[in-house]
Amino acid sequence: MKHERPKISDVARIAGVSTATVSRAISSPDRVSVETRAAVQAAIDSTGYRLNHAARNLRRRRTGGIVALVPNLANPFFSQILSGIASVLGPAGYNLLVADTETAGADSLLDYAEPSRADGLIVLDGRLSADALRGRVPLVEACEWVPGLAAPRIRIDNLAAAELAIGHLHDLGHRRIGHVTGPRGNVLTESRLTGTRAALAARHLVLTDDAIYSGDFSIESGQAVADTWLGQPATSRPTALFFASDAMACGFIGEVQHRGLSVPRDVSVVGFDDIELVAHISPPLTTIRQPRTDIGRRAAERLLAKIVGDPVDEDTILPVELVVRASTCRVGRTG
Amino acid sequence: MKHERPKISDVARIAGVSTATVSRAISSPDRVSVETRAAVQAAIDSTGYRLNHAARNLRRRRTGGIVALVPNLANPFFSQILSGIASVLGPAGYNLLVADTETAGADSLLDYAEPSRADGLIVLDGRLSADALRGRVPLVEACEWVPGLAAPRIRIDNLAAAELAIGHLHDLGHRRIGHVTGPRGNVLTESRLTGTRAALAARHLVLTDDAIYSGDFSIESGQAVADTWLGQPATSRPTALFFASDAMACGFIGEVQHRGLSVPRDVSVVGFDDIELVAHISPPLTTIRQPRTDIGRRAAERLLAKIVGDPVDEDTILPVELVVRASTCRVGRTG
DNA sequence: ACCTGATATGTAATCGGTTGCAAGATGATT
DNA sequence: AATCATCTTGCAACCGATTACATATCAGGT
Repeated sequence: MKHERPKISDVARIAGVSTATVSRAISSPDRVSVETRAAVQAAIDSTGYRLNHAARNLRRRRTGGIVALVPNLANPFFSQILSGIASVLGPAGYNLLVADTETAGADSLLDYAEPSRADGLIVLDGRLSADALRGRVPLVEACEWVPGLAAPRIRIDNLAAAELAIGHLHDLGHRRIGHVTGPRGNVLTESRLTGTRAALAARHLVLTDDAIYSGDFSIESGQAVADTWLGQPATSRPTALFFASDAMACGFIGEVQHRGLSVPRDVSVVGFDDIELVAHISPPLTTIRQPRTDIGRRAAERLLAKIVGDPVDEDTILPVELVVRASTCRVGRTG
Repeated sequence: MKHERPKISDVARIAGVSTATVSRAISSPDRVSVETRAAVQAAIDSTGYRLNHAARNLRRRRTGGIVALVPNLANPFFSQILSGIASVLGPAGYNLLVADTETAGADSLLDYAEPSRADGLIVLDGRLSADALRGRVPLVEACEWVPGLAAPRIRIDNLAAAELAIGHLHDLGHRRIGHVTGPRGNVLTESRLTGTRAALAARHLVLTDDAIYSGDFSIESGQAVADTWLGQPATSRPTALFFASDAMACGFIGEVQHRGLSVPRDVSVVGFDDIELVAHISPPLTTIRQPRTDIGRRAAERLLAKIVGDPVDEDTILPVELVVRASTCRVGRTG
């Protein structure tokens, strides 16, 4: 028993054909006669041959890999999108490479956007530089996007989402409605803030500065917002808050409950994302549902289409949905 | 402006040296004179040359990639481990490839455990077949493990964890203590169940069948357990439950609260994992903390060491910690 | 002046497949 | 019987780097 990996020439010798034929038997079986195909297959089985991807990729001038650039791998929001991406890429014969833009340096990101490393790129982080990405490999953006980069985008309608949330709160009689933002500069933060403002304006309400709370999507920042909100006079502070992420809404709810107030009696809360857990906390969170797996799936499909050169829509906006649970109620209702 | 990617020979020609020298200037700069190095660098800059990884990998007989086999990418528990893995692999010059063992077929998993695809493997799923993985590429296991596979493992002490949880509940006066398991057959399920049994036995208690609830780590299964538990007579059912995952504990708590009972007044709950959110729900969950990022980091370091041939410990057990929050209290306490 | 060892560079084989081109075989068409 | 299209297969160049080996240069020692 020898320990060398069998190569295509070993298979060829044993099957009594040329390496070209073995290669064809593997990658385009119909170009080879049935008998030869069987002989090659037998030789492959008997040698335990497995082809060398580096060699194939070199010759084919492709890599078989797609890179996903994720802002923060530890965030469950992204893991579900990755799951959608993986479910498409795997069956299509591509590997999914993930890179965390937090831990990777700027230059190593350049390395990823490189034809010899990956055949395509899925960008999930809007903070990256458009110049660094432009004109390198086929790419699509999902969820977030880089302003000024012309690439197909898979995203949700953040303005419509804000309209749903604010409409819901307004319908419940709330008139003092606040908004808790994500980190400044983030494209999602801006569009959700803009949407909130517009939805309020459509109802002849204004979003005053003291009703805008700045967070960063994290649980802790939601907790901090609770502190700010609790410090405002009960007679003038918002009776309802629309959060730009579920995580912040959770942090907020946890903290106000800890301080002895009740949600939704004392304040109504609408989140954003519908991450899995929030349906099961007390009170179950009213929130905007994003089709996360679907976003990932679509992004991957779009990218594959772009790689083979099919024409692709430049922008896809997936629908969001308001999921009404128990963290919102009519204003002033007792109990 | 030509559109062909410059190759190493282009750089060599412009720098007035041979390709061998360019190659050396790139990968072992100290073997090249200062002047030549500068000339090569200038040529690289002027051409915008980037090396072709497929070619390098082919020649070096390596791939520069490490595959992580994850049971379920959408699960936040794993995303944090991946984050730890990525933080080590990136700086070490390796790509992280992730494969979801749910979506990938069994044969495509074989493809991943392949020297031409990856230089190493991190297995996070204990359900895989030992035979399929044995003797292919260097691998380590993290969290879960495949029985019968001789590979370095990074894991936590599940028995000690159960001892901590049960000890805590016992100290609070609980005597009827139940356990909610993960899916049958999972190695973590078994060791946590065994640990629970042992910890109870050490306190002269037995774990009866009706105090063992079978779940599958998911939120929904925790919800289902609530149903079962609520159906048992209040005088004989457990007054405290130790869950094999936080997700199940959350599902359980949500459901019993929904049915009008209170945690911890009516039942004390201990979770497992300490996922980020559970510190912020009501009541904040008492749970076993697993050092997730650290597990990922260690697994990656161990694998890299194994790849370069350093001797590695076969087994690493990381400490767990009981985090006492508000979901547990003395038995029978009112309020 | 000659030898030795270190340093710097070039030559060419090599990694393991893929594929354009050509040739031989087979069957159908006129 | 000659011609042509189709199907199968082999030959050999090629993908773009790395590296063993050979060669050239130069400093220092005797």
